[in-house]
Amino acid sequence: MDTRHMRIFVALAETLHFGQAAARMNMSQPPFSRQISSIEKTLGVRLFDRNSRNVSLTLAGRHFLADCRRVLADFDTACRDVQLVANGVKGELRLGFMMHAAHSIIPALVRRYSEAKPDIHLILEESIPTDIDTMLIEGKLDIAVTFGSPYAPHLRTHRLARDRLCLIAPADHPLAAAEIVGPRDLRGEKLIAAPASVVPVLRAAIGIYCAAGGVVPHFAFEPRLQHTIIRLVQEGLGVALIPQSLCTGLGPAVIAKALVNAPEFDVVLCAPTTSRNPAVATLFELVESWDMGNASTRNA
Amino acid sequence: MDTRHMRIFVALAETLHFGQAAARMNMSQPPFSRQISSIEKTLGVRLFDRNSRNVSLTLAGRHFLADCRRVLADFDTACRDVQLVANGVKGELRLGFMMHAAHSIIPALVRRYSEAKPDIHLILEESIPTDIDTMLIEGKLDIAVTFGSPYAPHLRTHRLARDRLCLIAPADHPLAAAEIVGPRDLRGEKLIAAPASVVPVLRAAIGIYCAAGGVVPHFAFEPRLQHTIIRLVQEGLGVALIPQSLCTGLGPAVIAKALVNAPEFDVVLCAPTTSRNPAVATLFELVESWDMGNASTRNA
DNA sequence: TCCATTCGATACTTCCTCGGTATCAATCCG
DNA sequence: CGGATTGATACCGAGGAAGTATCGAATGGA
Repeated sequence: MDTRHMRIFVALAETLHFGQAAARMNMSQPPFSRQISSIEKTLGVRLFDRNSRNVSLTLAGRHFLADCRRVLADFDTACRDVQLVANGVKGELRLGFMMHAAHSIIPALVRRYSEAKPDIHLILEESIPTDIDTMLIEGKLDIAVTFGSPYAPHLRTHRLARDRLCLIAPADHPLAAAEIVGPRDLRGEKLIAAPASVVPVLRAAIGIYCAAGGVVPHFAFEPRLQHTIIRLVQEGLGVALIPQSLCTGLGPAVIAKALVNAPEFDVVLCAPTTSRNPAVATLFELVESWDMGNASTRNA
Repeated sequence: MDTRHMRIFVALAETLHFGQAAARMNMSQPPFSRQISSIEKTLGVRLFDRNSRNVSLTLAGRHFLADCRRVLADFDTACRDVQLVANGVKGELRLGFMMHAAHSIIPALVRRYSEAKPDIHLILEESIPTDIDTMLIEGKLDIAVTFGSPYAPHLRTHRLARDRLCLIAPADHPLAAAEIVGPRDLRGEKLIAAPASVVPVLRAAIGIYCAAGGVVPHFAFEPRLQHTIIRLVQEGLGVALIPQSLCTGLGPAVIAKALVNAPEFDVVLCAPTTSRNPAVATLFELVESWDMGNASTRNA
């Protein structure tokens, strides 16, 4: 028994006529008749009552017809689905992203992608940039939104936005009144920043910025989350350099100031070049076509 | 694509080794390899990543594996179920029965049969004897419990019980005090009985019994249901001849009396000899083995 | 009542598919 | 560097499946 036998059986069960059923199966009547008796012989079950004038289903045949229809439908969808998965229109995509992106890029990205590929189940993994990198390498993520690294040949990357650091300080801090803020102004300030093990790109940018003014930064606190940093600044415990995209809704206790020659960095979509998930390519296609439509409006 | 291809695919997906998978399919490696590439070519989807040393599933392959397992399981159960239906261990059985049987025979019959054939769905149809006869002929019922007719060559019948008529009368009725009741005692009585169109066997029995005493029966009321008959007798509206099996729990207002030469009749299980439902035979087998076990205890 | 038509079953032939054997190519291990 | 393992390829032979021709039974109309 295989699915062809089932289709032959269904054809006869639906027409109750050997000749017409054979025609539907694109074969002539004699081999069709043989196949029917072969099916009945293999199953050991009489599926049709037939004299030389009439054909009708037995009770067992009626039950079998219902089963066959269901099995054949499942069979066909399985064969179709595997192609959809291979073409990236079906399946699942494990998307990692850092906290920053959750507020600026991820919501729109997820919405647009879900609309474009409704049959791809998006699995969202919020994490810190270093973990995202390792999860991409280990294959625990298919694709991620994170900071762009200067050199990452094993990753296919696409810039989603360009962000820059700005200073936030308590409203009553001396720097809050300064006209412009440069690296030298950070001398002696208690800095608050996430540790390098969490966001190496940001830490490196802060370090380079300070060094440009000949300043050795003094990190008073090193919480992991940017929101914790903002809270600590609100409490007057220091100043911080954070991405501009996070400088909204800070409240009255904190002011944000642009920096002279502010360090810039990319927020990118990236995935291993070795990725075997076809859905990865479709997400890249989406963000690329997205840029195409409104190239200038997407910078932070 | 057919199920054999799916089994070949599953074999390789589970072993990830062409040689072992081929052995599991009882074939040698070269044709097995050919089948795999044939499958991939037909679907147009690469299911395995393989270099000459390692085999691994692609993402599409993983999805397809899950689908194939489900489809194959459904396929196999469909092929098995059709045999079960043909052998009468699975399917459905439309069992008709008259009201009388609902109190004496049906409960035990249903319980025993459900235990013996748990995969047969019993559809119970309570009806009146004449309707049961026509529904059996029209194929709306597979089998029924009803009164035995003297001549019914188109039906396979098996006697389940032998019942007899007895008299019920209001407790204050003169006949309630009689020592024995015979047909002559019914002269002038208001009889209550179901019409011949509902239970021809009972009406015929009553008519013959009265005729034996030279009495022309006077039917005061002709309700369809035996319980209505009993209620009317309770209200003092007449007397009735009803099956002995119904003479339990009549209440204090009614007394039941045995009749001299009481008319007897069979309660039978019957099905059309032309029935195509294999479950019919299994129910006959059950009641026959049932009699075998306790032949003497089953008479009413 | 008889003949024509319809429909499913059977006999025989042909062809194609599928599996087996032998072999090759690439990779891994000692 | 050589043997062993593993998958791919080439070729051959057998079995099965489809097609053609035909038969037999049943129905319906003249």
